[in-house]
Amino acid sequence: MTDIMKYNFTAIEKKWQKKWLEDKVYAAVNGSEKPKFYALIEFPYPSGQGLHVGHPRPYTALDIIARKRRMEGYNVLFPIGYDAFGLPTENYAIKNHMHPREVTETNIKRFTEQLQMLGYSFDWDRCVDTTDPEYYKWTQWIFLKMYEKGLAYKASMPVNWCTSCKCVLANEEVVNGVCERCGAEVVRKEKSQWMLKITEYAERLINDLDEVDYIERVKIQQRNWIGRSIGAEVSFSTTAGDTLLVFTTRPDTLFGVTYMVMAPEHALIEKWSDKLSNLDAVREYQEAAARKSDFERTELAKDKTGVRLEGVNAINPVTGNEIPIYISDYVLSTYGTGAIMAVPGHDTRDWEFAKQFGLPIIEVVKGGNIEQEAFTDCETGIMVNSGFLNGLTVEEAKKKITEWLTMKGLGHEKVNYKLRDWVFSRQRYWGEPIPLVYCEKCGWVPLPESELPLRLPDVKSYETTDNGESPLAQMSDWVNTVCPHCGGSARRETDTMPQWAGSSWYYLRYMDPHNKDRLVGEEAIKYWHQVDWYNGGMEHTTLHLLYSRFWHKFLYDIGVVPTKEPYMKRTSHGMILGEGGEKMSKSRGNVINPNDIVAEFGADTLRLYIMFIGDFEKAVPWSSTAVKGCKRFLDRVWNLAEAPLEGDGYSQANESEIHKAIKKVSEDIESMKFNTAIATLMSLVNTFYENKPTRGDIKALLLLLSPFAPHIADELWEIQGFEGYACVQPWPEYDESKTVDAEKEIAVQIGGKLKSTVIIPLDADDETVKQIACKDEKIERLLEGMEIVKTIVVKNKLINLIVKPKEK
RNA sequence: GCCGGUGUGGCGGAAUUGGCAGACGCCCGGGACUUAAAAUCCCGUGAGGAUAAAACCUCGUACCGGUUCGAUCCCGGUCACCGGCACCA
Repeated sequence: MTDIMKYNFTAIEKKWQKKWLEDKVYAAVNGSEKPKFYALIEFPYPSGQGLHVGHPRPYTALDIIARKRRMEGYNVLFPIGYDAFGLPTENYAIKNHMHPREVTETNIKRFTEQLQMLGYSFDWDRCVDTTDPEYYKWTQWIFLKMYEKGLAYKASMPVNWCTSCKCVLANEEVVNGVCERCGAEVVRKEKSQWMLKITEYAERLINDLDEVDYIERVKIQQRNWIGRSIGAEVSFSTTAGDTLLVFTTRPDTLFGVTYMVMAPEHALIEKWSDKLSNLDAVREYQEAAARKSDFERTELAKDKTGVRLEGVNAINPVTGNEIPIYISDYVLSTYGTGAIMAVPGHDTRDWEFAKQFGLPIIEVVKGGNIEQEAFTDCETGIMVNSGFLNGLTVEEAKKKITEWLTMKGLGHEKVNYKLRDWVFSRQRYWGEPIPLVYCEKCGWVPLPESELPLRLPDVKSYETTDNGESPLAQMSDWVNTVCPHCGGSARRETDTMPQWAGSSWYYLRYMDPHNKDRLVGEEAIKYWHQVDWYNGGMEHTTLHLLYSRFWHKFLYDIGVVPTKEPYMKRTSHGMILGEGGEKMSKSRGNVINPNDIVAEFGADTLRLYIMFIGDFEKAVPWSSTAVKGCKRFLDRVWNLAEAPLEGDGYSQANESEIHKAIKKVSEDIESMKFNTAIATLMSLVNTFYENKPTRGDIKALLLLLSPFAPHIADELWEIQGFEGYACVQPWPEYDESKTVDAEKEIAVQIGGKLKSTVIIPLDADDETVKQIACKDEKIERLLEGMEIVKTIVVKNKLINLIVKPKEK
């Protein structure tokens, strides 16, 4: 045989990609009789750089799962789309004097080619694009519904302003004081912004985590981000007459309150201005605090600063003592009530402040040494110096004091969250226009539904401005309009929505992407319900994932969707790093382009390698030599399938290994242990090299291989003369009884140390095992002059003999 | 500081969660085929000792200690790295 057919992956992959697409092999069917399965990956942002080698990791993983489900008889929805609004496209367009629309179209085309090149089983007929007016019509519609229900409001407040993007950012988009996207400095800026009341859903966003199957670290991160604290709100009367309201998680320490602190921005300060004898010093401190960026405020955290409000004191409600009030920037205006009761004995920050200003420190919980540091333990301490709370534990005291406060009308139990409302406006062009107009007479007026979508004006110039206004503000033709309410002249809102808007509901559109009347048809949502398995990056845990859960819950409340949660299961992949273990980046020059790998080794090899590379959940460095190992494996598969033995059943020599492999691969895919699934397939092929496989053996191998390397599987399937596509055949089944061998090799230990191995019949009883073990040559020798004092047998695994020298 | 995670050969990583540590792959070494090379196939490959060669012995899962017949796995402590939050009262 000189003319051995080579594994020509380039031709094979093109051939099958074309066939799959033409035959719509991967089309999901709405309303099918089959059980449904909805697998989702985070749709890409179509950047100018094209597909990165990081993209295929989650995509291939869920493609494998979707393919397996399809073979198991499910009606699978595995869709793809593009999250195409956003800054990088806009910046690129400005720089190259193009329109973002044009840039987006080019990028989407490129991404589509690249994704198709990798052989993903997406249903391409359901592709969505968030920048398509037919799509963003519904993004706007949801926003209007939120406005209608009072969940969208405009408020003037200090916001995060990225100095480079010239745009506000959500709290979630600020990382270590800099912009998460561009890394530029973020400063505080007072601006009027559209806000979404995500805080109204804080409780449900935490509680409903119990009902979903997310990996634990995602749940933990979301819980921490929402940051629920249970405590009490307490009113302190003041010598000025007003009451000062505070939030505390430690009402039990009320007897230990020796002073109060207000945030420099607190509204009462203004009210008290004529009572303050040191108003100049107060004003100076307020101004200094306002000038600091968030970053500076945390940087200078070590030394506490502040100014006493001379002229106004507060009164401790339990002791009746007059206590001083300070302003300090260690108290945040945005959390709780913007003021605190200070308990220096039992709060680290209060302790530091008290030391700095020479304020009294009283011990009210015994157990620590408050001379040296604040005692903050809530578990072990006992109440002291606390009147009617003395002798109680912290837990008991909390309960008792809260009851007392409630009874006296001085306070009540209160839950607080770290989560803030979502800053929803962006001063940029390339985003969904906010469909509201401002009328002098009527105020903010929503557009009627019939006027949606409100399209972005098609203009040439949309440069950002330094004054903090959206580029849309300069387009007077578009801005000036009439009020839908009174018909008078009105101005459109010129800010646009953030990138996270379109992605907050896209999974619903996939269910019914061409519906003209609703964002998703009733039949479609009733059939598909929600996403069964969603995989995405950890970096979206407190952004997209949280936002879309919020939107979904809102849509549930207004009756658009029947489920409380959008995603039943959430998993997350690790990053792919450069060869040196560093993050892949253009500046490091260690970026791997999937196109190059596909050209050199083929898509099947790339898919296999990316899944074989390591634990799916962990970050892993790329290795260009290791890719070859996967190519070699496929070559071995190819050569093996050339001329199998006759016979459509399993060969006797391979049967047991095949059943074991089916079991192992099936289970490993479910638990996303793709690396060991592939190792199993490699071992099976190695076995086939020892025992020549039949056509039936090959068939099983091809079916197991198909989700991982679908092109070669279909090609060899065809070459072997099997009918149809391998990728939609029934998933092979295994017979449990055939996965176990009749004989087992077990370990023989003496005193816990491995000394030999013996072969025993499967499930042999302890006595039999012992007899066989003792007859082993090596063991026999070692047992000479010894007495067995104890025998431990682990069924089918090992026997451990505990011995001591025989007494004469 | 708080929360979470990880630590296993030269490298990526396995180990049915308390039972033969290092599966599978990469790298490397040897052999077969070849005029030669590549490709392919076969063999070896944790460290140290022992041996003509084996058999064999000792050590070994970041470090120290504990529980156990037996620990990569459980418990206590230490160190290192990664991720998230960070004056949230």
